[in-house]
Formats: sequence, C-alpha cells, structure tokens
Amino acid sequence: MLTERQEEIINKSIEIIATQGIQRLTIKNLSKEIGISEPAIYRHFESKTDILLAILQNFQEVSLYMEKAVRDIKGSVIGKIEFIFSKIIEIFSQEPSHISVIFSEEIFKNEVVLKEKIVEIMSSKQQFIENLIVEGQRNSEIRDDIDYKTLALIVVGALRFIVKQWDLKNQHNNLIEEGKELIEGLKLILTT
Amino acid sequence: MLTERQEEIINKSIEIIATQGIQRLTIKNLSKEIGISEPAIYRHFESKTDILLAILQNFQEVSLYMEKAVRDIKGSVIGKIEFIFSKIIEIFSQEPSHISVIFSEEIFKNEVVLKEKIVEIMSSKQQFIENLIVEGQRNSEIRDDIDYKTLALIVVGALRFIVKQWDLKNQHNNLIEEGKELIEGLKLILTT
DNA sequence: TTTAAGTTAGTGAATATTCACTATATTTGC
DNA sequence: GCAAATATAGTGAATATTCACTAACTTAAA
Repeated sequence: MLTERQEEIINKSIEIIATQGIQRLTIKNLSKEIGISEPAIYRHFESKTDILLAILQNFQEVSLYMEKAVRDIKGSVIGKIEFIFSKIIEIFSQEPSHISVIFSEEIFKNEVVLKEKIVEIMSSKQQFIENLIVEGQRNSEIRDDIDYKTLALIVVGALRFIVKQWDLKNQHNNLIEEGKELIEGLKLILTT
Repeated sequence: MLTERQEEIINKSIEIIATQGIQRLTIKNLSKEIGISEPAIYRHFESKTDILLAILQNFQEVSLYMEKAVRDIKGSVIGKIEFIFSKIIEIFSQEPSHISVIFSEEIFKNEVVLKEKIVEIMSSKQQFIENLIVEGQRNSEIRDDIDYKTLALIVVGALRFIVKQWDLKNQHNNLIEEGKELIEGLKLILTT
C-alpha cells in the first residue's frame, strides 16, 4: 500500500513526465513541485528507480482492473475488444500524461528492472487480446484464416500507433473520433 | 555532404544508441570510442543536437531512397507493399542499431527541431503507404470498404509493433520469419 | 603561411544521493 | 496520567560524478 505522500510523488512524477518529458523528471524538479526538499523524497522512496517502478506498477494495476472488467462483460468477443479499445483511448484522451509514460520504454531500457516490468506489462496486454481472439475464432465470430497471434499483433499495433501519433502531433486532432473510425475498420477486418 | 570524420561520428553515435541506449550517447563516450578527444568532436559538429539531427537526416535519406526503389517496381500494389515491408524488416534485422534510433522519439521530444524532424519522417512514410493503398483501391486490388487512412495506419502500426517487440525482447526470436507471417496476414486483410 | 584537426586543461551547471540534524507526533513503561 | 523513548517527515549543506561545451595551445599538410 502506498502512503498519501507516495501517491503524491508518483502522481507528480507522471505529470512531469507528461508535461516536461521524462528527462526533466529529476529529484530536484520533483521535490520543488511538491513543495518539499530533495532529501525528503528519499523518506518515501529508496531511489529514483523505485519511483519509476511504482509508476509502472500503478499502470499495471489499472490495466489488470480493466481486463477484469472486460471479462465480466456478457456478449460477443468483438464487443469486448471494442470495449477495451475504446476504454484505452478514453483513458489516454482524458489523461494524456499516461501516454508519455507508456511510451518511455526506450528510456527505461537502461535500468534492467524497469525494462523487465515494461515487457511484462506489454506481454500480458497482448496475451489478453490473443485470448479474446482465440475465443472469437472458436465461436466463428472472428476469421480463422489468419493466425490469432498475427491478428492480435495488428490490433495492438494499430492502437499503439494511433495513440503515439496523436501524442507526437501535440494532440491536435480528435483521438476519440479517430479511434472510433479505427475500431470500425478493425471490426470489419476481424470478421470478414 | 559529410566528411569522413562526420560519417564516422554519426555511425559511432548510432552504434552507441543501439548498444548502450541514447542516454549513454555523450560526447565523452563518443570521442573515446572514436579515439579522439572531446573537443575534437566540436571541430566536426557544432553541437550534440547537430549530431542527432544528422542521424535523423541520414535515416530520411535511406527512407527516401527506398521509396524511390519501390516506385520503380513494376507490378501490383500489394507486391510493392510486400517489398517495402520486407525491406524494412531486413534492414532492421541486419542493423538492429537503427531500431533504437527510430524509437527514440520520446527523447527527441525535448528538442523542438529534433521532434519536428521525427514527425516529418514518420508522416512521409505513412503518406507513402497511404498513396499505395489508394492506388490499390482504385484498381480493385485492395478492399475499399475501409478508409485508406485506416488501412495505412494498420499496416504501419503492425510493422512498428513487431519491430519494437523484437527489440524489447532482446532480439530473441526470428524477426524475418515473424515478419513474413505478418505480411501474409496483412495481404489477406487488405484483399479480402 | 595559413588553416584544418587535433591536444590538454579547464568551465559552470546538473545529476542522484548522503550527511548530520530537528521539529513534531506517537508509543511505551511506570 | 505523564515522562521517556522512539518513529516520522522534514531541513540545509555537501558529496562525487557526469554533462555539454570552451579557451588556448600544437601539429601537420597544402
């Protein structure tokens, strides 16, 4: 369990990553924004790596929670995929700060423990989609002339790419609108 | 035109980014690996940003060259897409160092001039695919029940994702093999 | 003789982290 | 019930290290 201060630290960290980039997430910057001294940070986290790890942990929890919600949905597999798709886009659209963190993989690559966490989160998300697709192929909802792994890769890849582009282009266009168009296309692709 | 030394500097830089991550691309590190002193670097590039810009410029040229090659191909649009797809995977597979650079967008985000270059490269690549798809839709090679932009997004997104995963997972599995499977899937998706 | 390309030896600023110390609660022993 | 002991959360100052970059000098070639 996280203390109030720990929550504050990781929330501020996410905010800094989003608005100023992960490069500017320094202990100095962080402490200043919270309004405490630099050493005070170390009363709550052992190291900067620990802070980043807590951020990733936080994402994992949100992710797992969402998967649980999807599992409880009654209905078609396509409906489930559509739900999770739009949910993710909704989250990113409302809290763009999360995007920067998710796409900071390249920076996390240095720290082995962080990189492993990233891979873990990504793999689990992909496997979840894979399982849905296998289910859909079994009950003939989804085409089975293409391997389930390939289909999952296409779905997740498209999702990542649309979010990434939106982020890079300063969030100019309407992500939710474009997301809807994409999911409609993906539905056609999966079923025909 | 780049001098020999300038070429050496950007090649070493790419190598460092690939093997040690962009964080470790420092002037000190770079000069040591080349075997000259730190200030000597500044005889060839005005700043570190200039070095990174030259790297991106280099990528852009390779990219444009490839697009030119594709344009000269006689044959179906699907064949062209397949060619460019396998070519990209081949390049990344042979020179994994390039992947890290391409995916370092998040780090380039800080420097405005670098970010703009990245967006420029990404946009042009996507537009190239979009044009191919439009052409394919016109001559009934490619399905037209889905918008060309959406189809391009799916193709590029899938390509990016497969490469990214391969990179994150320490290049364990066979990228070329998996790439072939993906392109076969994409061909089915585009045509049916 | 000029100039390009190198050198040594520095710069200030930034980095994560540690130090010794303090004010304020909270818990414990009598 | 209350003093003593301890825990919590903070402080300013300092640590070693790294960063991009610069000033001034040297060398070698055209």
